[in-house]
Amino acid sequence: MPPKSNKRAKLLKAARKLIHRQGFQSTTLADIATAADVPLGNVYYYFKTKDDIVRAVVEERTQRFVDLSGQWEQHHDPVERLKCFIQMPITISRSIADHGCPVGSLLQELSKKPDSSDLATQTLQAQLNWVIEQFHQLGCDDPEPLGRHFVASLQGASLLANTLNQPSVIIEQSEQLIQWLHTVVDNRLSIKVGDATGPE
Amino acid sequence: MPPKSNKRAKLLKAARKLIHRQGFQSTTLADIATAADVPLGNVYYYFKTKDDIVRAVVEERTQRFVDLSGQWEQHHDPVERLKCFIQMPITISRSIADHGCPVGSLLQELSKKPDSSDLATQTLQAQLNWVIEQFHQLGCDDPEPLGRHFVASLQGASLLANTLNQPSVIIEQSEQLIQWLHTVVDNRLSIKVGDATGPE
DNA sequence: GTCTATATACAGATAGAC
DNA sequence: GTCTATCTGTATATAGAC
Repeated sequence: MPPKSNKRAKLLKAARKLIHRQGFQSTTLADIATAADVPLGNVYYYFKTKDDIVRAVVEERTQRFVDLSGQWEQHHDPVERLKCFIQMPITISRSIADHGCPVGSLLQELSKKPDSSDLATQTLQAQLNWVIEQFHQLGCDDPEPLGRHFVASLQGASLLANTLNQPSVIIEQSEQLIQWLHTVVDNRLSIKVGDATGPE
Repeated sequence: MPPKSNKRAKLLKAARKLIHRQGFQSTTLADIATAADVPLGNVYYYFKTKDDIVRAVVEERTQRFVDLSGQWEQHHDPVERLKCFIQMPITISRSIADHGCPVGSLLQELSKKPDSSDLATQTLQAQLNWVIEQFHQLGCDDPEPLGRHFVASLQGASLLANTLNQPSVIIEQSEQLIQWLHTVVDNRLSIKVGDATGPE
C-alpha cells in the first residue's frame, strides 16, 4: 500500500488536460509522457494502448459526475440540484470558451471513431439520465423532452461560447435556462393544483 | 471554359462527405482520392495541402448557407425565414444522428487546431449573424442573446441526437424552439403596443 | 518497475516520367 | 494535366537492459 507510484495518476491528469486542449488524436503519447514527466517507454507499463488512456479519462470523468451529483443529493429540492448542474459549466466557462466543453468536444471526436460510440457518449448519457430523473422527481408528466432540452441548452451554449471565445455566453444562456426551468416548474404546479389525477 | 476537368469538384464532394463521417484528421488524402476516383498524386495538382482541402470544404459550406439564406428572403416575415433555418437540421436529421452536425462537429475539431480558429468558426458565425439579423428585423430590443439561444438550441439538439442516435430528438427540440420563437414574438408585440418609446 | 533504443506502420508531400 | 513511385517525418508500440 505504501510507496505505490503516482505515475499513473500523473499520466491520467496530463492526458485529461491535453486531450481537452488539443483533442484526442492530436495529443501524442509523447506529449502526455512529457507533461507528466514520465519517460515515453514507461507509459506502456500503465496503459496498454492509447485507446486505454482515453477510456480511463472518460470513465474518470463519468465517475466524477456521479460523485458530484451524489453530493447534490443534500438538496431536497430537485430544482436546487439542477441549479448545481448549471453551475458546473459556469465555473469553467473560461476553459470552455478556450477549448470547448470537455465532455461534448470529446464526444464528437470519439463518436466518429469506429467501435468507440459507447465510450464516446458515456459521460453525457450519465448526465442526461440524471437530469431526466430530476424532472421526474419534480412530477413532470413528460420528463424526457425536458431533460433533453436542459442538457442540449448547455451543450449548445458551450459550443457557442467556444465559437465566440466568450465565457459570458455561458452565463447569459444559463440565466435563460434558469428562467425556463422556473416556468416549467410553475406550469407543473398549476396543473397539479387543478388536476385531481395528479400524484398525492 | 471547355473541357475543364471535374476532378476538383469530385475531390471536394468526397472530402465533404468523408470529413463529416470520419472527421478531418481521420480522413486521409488516400481516402479522399479513392472515393473521388482520382489517383493520390493527382490530388496535389488541385490542392497544395490537406489544410487547403478542409478550407475549401468550410468555405463551400459557408457559401452554401449564404445562398440558401438568400433564397429565404422571399419570405417577408423574419419568423418564416427562421422557420426555414430550423428546417435545415430536420431535413438531415438522420445524418446528424449518425455523424453529428456537419458544421458543429467540424468546428469543434478545427478549433483545437493551431492557427485554424477563424476557419473553424466561419460557417457558424455566418449563421449566427444571419439569425441575429432576423431578430433585429423583428424589432427585438436585444437580438443578440435571442439569436445565440436560437443557434445554441439547434446545436445542442444535434449533439444530443448524435449521442442518442435518434433523429427524433431534432424534431422534438425544433418544436420546442418554434414555440419559444412564438412567445418571443408575442412578448415583443405586447411590449411595443404599450411602449411609446418604441420604433414607428 | 523503470527507461533507452528501436521496430513498424502510415500519412503527407514530392519527383519526375508521360 | 495526369499518374507512379518514393521520400520523409512522425506516432504507436515493442524489445530488452537495468
